[in-house]
Amino acid sequence: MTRVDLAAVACSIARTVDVLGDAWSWLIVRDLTIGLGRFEDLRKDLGISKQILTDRLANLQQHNIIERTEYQSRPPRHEYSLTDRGRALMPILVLLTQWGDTWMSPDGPPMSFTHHACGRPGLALACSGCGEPVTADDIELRPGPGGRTGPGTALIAQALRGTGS
Amino acid sequence: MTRVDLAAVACSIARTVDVLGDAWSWLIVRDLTIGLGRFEDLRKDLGISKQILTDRLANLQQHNIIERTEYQSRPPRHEYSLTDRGRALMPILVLLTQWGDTWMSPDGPPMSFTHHACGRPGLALACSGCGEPVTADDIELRPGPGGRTGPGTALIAQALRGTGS
DNA sequence: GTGAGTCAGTCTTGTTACCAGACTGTCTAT
DNA sequence: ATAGACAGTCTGGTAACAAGACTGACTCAC
Repeated sequence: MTRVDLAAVACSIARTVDVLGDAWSWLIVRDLTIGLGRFEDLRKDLGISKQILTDRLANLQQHNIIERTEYQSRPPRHEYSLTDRGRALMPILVLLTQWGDTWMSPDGPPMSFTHHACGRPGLALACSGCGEPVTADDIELRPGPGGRTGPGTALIAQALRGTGS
Repeated sequence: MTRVDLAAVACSIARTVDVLGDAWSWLIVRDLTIGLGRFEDLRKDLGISKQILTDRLANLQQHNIIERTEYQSRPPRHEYSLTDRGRALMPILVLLTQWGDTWMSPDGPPMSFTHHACGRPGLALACSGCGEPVTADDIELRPGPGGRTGPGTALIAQALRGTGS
């Protein structure tokens, strides 16, 4: 996807954006989440070029984020849907949406996410340990076991140790 | 950033990925979060081309996600740092990291995020109303007040109403 | 049974963006 | 005086993007 091979970088963000580091992929995941699964529906909804749509779907499928299933055989027609791995992106989608709502949407949110069980809107990052909601200031970064110094993470390890406040 | 103008699309995800719809931008935000703020540090850490780094920094600055401050005057030297808007991306960064940890990291997480107050690792999306942790299956989508049918959202509104389970 | 339309693509042809590396200019250290 | 750090700009080749034409299998209306 990117010219530079980010999949090899010892950073989960780099690996994630190596697969999902373009705008269309996120919008495709959005549409699949909502329930649009057919090629033409995606194309019409997004206004995306067929070539690009084909490429993106192939890439997402290759990374096991979506799967293609035949829903009729003559003529062969396929539908795209999210895999478990793809559905696991939904919380990210929620936060991307909320960030856009907060900082980029003058007209109010075009779409909202709601907790199914209690029906109330508003989802946010929280600490799994104590349950408290968490904002940027509450988050501490630490180097993990898989960290390595290399391309894409040449200086990070030092910086993490240095600012390990 | 993208050829097709996603900023005009009535969808917060589209507006967000219009600004942050490429891999480098996220990695730059990552590095700024960690504390790397100088041009050369970013370039060395990421292994990114100077031209691209210049472009990305300009774009992020233009969208008020980062700011450039002079930390010495002769020779003029600047440092990049996150604005409030940029720091608000941190929860997204956390989830991107966790998704990568879970699905793309055979060697274990290279970096981890911890709740500063209680010291325990593990951050996840939770319902602000009832405090329960939330996964993809618990999330319900609803059309919001700012929704419109147009390029980038041609079919979404119908789909949202249709599957409004 | 012919023509219009749908669906899911592939192919072709510009245009644009990406990337590497060379170059510039100011300052600091030796 | 020379080397090196820093923060860029400039240049040229390659790769990705985008628009639209084309394919091909089918359905439905008439």
